[in-house]
Amino acid sequence: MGTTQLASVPEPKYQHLKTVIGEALDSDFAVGEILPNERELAARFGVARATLRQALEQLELEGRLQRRRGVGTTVAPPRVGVDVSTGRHAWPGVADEAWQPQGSAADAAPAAVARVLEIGTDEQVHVVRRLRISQGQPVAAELLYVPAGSVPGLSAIDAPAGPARARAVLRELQHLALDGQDRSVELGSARAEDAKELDRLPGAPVLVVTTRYLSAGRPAAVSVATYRADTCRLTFGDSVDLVMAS
Amino acid sequence: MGTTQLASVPEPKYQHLKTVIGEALDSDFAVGEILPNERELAARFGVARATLRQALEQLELEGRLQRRRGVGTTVAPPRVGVDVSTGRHAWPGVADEAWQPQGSAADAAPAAVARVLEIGTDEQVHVVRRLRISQGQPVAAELLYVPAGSVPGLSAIDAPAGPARARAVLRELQHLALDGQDRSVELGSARAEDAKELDRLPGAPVLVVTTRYLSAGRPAAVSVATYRADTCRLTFGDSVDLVMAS
DNA sequence: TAGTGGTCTAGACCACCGG
DNA sequence: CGGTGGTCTAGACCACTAC
Repeated sequence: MGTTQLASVPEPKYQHLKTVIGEALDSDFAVGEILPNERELAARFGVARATLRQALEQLELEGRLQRRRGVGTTVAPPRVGVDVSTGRHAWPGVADEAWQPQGSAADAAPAAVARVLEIGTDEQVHVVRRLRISQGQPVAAELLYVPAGSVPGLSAIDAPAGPARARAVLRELQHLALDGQDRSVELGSARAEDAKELDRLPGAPVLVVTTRYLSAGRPAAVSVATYRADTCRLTFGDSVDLVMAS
Repeated sequence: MGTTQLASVPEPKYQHLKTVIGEALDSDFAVGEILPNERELAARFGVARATLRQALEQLELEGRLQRRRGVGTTVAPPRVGVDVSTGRHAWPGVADEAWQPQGSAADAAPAAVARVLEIGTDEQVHVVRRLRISQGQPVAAELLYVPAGSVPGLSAIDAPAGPARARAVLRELQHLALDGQDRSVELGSARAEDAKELDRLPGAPVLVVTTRYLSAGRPAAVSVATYRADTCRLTFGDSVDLVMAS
């Protein structure tokens, strides 16, 4: 039969779709514009909706699309550059316009946190919850863990578990000398609680920034900040205007 | 009718699965151990394979699982801490044990790169390709773009487009004074070319680290490094042993 | 060749948003 | 309420790996 092999390496359909749609986004659509719905698009490309969705998922992962249930799929604006360089964080500030204290409570340290803080799992930690707002949109949810033993003044705090209490804990932190800090970034998926505040579905991809604050040679606090991976670009230098298409 | 609302917020099945399997990984499996295959697992949990896969996908995204076609699904080791702090990078080194030069070629600058380098789209750039190895595994693929105008000596390089040429370009770079650099991290998906070198499928999630090197107040080079998001944790401090379960 | 994960289909129903 | 994206099913076939 001698069938000539036309496509020697048949690229998956969803990957080809991704390329085609991606190019269409560049040329035929404006930021914020609504795409045809998924059933319509799938029919137009002659594929099943699941296949079409696989392509859209990746484009959303890359920050090129934004999908909202009950609304539709829109063309996403370029990712927001969010400064996470040290110095700005220094100590977590009390009066930081970008970070909005949500509340605080005392609890036993989760195992993973206890390990990083080099304390026992049963030791008490103050947990401060903050939300980072950038350009009117929530971009990150943070949990700051401060061991009760880190700062003496902490035990005297008696504000109810709200923003006021959170601010009080942050204020106490300033009394400590900050030797240094180290930081790591990794990919994660949003816990239900964080997803809600970030206006995403649970499991949405997030960049987890873990910062350990050192005082007197020992970890004095740990911050776990989860940034929306779809809309954020973490920047570490002085140029927030650095833009790259992935 | 007064129907009592039993499950007010019915959690999606795949999310519950993820929790159940995740807990099983902690208690019943050792690192490297092979899980039952997907059809078996789906049957065991009484769900369709697609649903089971949705749970496995997220666990893989979080670095808890590793799936390889034709082989199976294994329990992943904790993520590797990869140091990307400034200073170690300084200039991209010629003799850096972690970074392995692959090759180099001259070409017109891609649009996105030209924008960051503040040059014209038609200007020539030297593209150096490197691979970062950590603990025997490739963890990152890098493209380093150096405008032909940045370093005079570049035009004299006549080595064939291989590792030797790459080293020559890197060597020339050392002649420039390095004023500073800025960096950003964002989520992306692996291009086919990078995926191959990272031993992943195209579209796999990666952390894209873009570094701009400044010399004489102008961008002298740009590096775009794509790190495997499933196996890597990018670290910026001096403590590589910082481990957090997401 | 047997068994694995990867892709794809053609449906169905659900949760959510807006008018 | 109608329309959107999100979840789920029960299949099928393909690409790859290891034996």
